[in-house]
Amino acid sequence: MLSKLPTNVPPHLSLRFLKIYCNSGDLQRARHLFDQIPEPDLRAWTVLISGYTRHGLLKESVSLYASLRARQIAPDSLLLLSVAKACAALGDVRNAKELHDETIRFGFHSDVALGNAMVDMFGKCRYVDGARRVFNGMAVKDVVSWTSLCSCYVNCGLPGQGLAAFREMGLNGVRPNAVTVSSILPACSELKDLKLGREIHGFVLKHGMEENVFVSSALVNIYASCLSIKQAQLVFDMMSKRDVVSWNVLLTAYFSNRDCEKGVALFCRMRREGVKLDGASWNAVIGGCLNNGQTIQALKMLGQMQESGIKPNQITITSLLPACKDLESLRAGKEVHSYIFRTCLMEDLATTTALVFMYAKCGELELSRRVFDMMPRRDTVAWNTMIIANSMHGDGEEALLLFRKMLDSKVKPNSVTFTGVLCGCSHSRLVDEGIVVFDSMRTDHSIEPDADHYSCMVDVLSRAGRLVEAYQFIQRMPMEPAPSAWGALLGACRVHKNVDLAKIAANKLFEIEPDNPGNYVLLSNILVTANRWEEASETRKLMRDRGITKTPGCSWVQVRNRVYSFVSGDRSNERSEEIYKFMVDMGEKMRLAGYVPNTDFVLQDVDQEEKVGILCNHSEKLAVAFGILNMNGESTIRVFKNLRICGDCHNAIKFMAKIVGVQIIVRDSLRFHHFKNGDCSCRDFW
DNA sequence: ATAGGGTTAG
Repeated sequence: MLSKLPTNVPPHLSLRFLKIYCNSGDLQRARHLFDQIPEPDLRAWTVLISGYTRHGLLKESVSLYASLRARQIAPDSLLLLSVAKACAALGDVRNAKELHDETIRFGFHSDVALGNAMVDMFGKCRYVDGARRVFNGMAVKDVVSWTSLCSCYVNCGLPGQGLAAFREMGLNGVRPNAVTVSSILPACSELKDLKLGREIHGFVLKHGMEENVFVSSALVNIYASCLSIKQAQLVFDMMSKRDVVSWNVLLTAYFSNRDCEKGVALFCRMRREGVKLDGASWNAVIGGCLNNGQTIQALKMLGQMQESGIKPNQITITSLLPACKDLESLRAGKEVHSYIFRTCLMEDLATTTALVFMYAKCGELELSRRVFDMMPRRDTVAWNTMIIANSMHGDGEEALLLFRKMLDSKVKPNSVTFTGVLCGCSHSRLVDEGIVVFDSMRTDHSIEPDADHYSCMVDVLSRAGRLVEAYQFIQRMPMEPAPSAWGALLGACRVHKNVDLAKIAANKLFEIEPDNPGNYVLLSNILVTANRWEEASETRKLMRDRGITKTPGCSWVQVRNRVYSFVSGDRSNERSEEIYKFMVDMGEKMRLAGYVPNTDFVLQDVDQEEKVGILCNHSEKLAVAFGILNMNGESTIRVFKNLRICGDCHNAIKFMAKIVGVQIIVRDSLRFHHFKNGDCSCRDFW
């Protein structure tokens, strides 16, 4: 290939050829020619560098600029503009700062175009303060300067400040253009500021901007997110020309409106009408189906996407991964992991974060940690995810440790961080630590605790048995307590056997979430354990009268790529005979090892012997037994249960894990339990 | 020189 390059372009034509090669995207040829020019002048450098920038070879562009400077050549504003674009697209703030220094060094501080490019560049590097500082320092500001500032705020997740800058712009007598409008409308969508959106719509019509496809697509979007899909559709139908983005806006609107069928129908229409679909169209339909529970349809679309020659990108993957959350998806999740690895998507923060969470949800905390440790960079969401993962698995100490490391590495915590840390504290009996963290929210981090944080604190106190304190804490809350606050108290009343507080909490829950069967069942169980049969049956009656039925307990276990489910007393499995025989043998070994059945967990009013029998029927025990019977060299058995694990089962599984010499991981409705060597990771504190 | 759509944590 290289041998065919014209090696003898006459010197007076080399610049012209350089331009031709750069414009056609043949940078290799351009570079080859450039290297043959004995003393390339500034024009030649500029042509090559902007060629690199334009074709996305950003690092080359920046490093080429460095070699130009190493030769003591002074840049002009045109060249700096091109490098600024490269720095903006790279998003690396260090490069950006260095380039900004260069513009000062070479005396371009009053160049409006370059100033605008600096604002834009810092904005794209998410360096908001830098962008504002450059903007403030500009002696002359035009509509582009203001627009760049607005989009900096909007794209850095500060829509409020974006709107403020937009208003400031108006006060300064600068009239927005179509670019300004399309930059600021997303902020209106995000803040649900329909009033301003409508004003802008009026302005658009008055100035004939509705022909601009960027503007009208942004209008469709704001109507979809603030008003209704119907209004959005109306604006869409009025558009004189549409491109793929306009269609994608509407497509996304249908799915976020939970109308999966219409979304898919619109997607089919797009294909029929020959809209040139791009990756975002596919991502919208795949993500939309997944978010509406249509996993099969989503996978079908994923296949078609690949057939059509568009590769799943980091966004496809990050919307796909959260769907891998149960036993049967771990294998799929691992496949996605290897795809990410093969296609070099490990660099992407959102993707790796989703991967970390996927493993945690599938019960693989160790894999989750390994991915997290390999991340080159971690933002707030990444740290939060790892903290939450450990909390879910009941490792509050690790969650706290991660929280401290997060603060040490200067990543700012947000309100989710505290929900995660406090949840970890509650599962690991870290009461004093929890209180310190909760208090630090206001004092050290200026984050006002919300109802969820208060619920976590109720959980911290009540799990530790400090029920009265927890109750007082609820009463002192500055907002209406969420069901989770009373739920935490009620759950702990069962463990710590406090009937009076249980009744208070349950009655509150019967008011605020009357349709949740769990509350009735829990109170009834507490009353049965306290031998208050009459009150227990009253609770059952209340439940019946309200037409609420108990959610049946169900457990799942995976054996050789198939998931088997069990309900209490299940005999539908083809190996049921064996399972029950195994339970009898195992029961014998367990008793020898010191296991005593705890019939407090049997709620039927039957004699002792029958109670022991009923305990053996629990779905989680059956699932574990089936898992053990089918072991084939694995060291871990994973069982998921839809409700909370039963206390007797929790004890029994500890014995089973020890006797068989295997690790058993059970995910119940609240968290993960890791049983190993006769102990559970929750240290019986659940 | 500036622009619209698809993504991750509770």
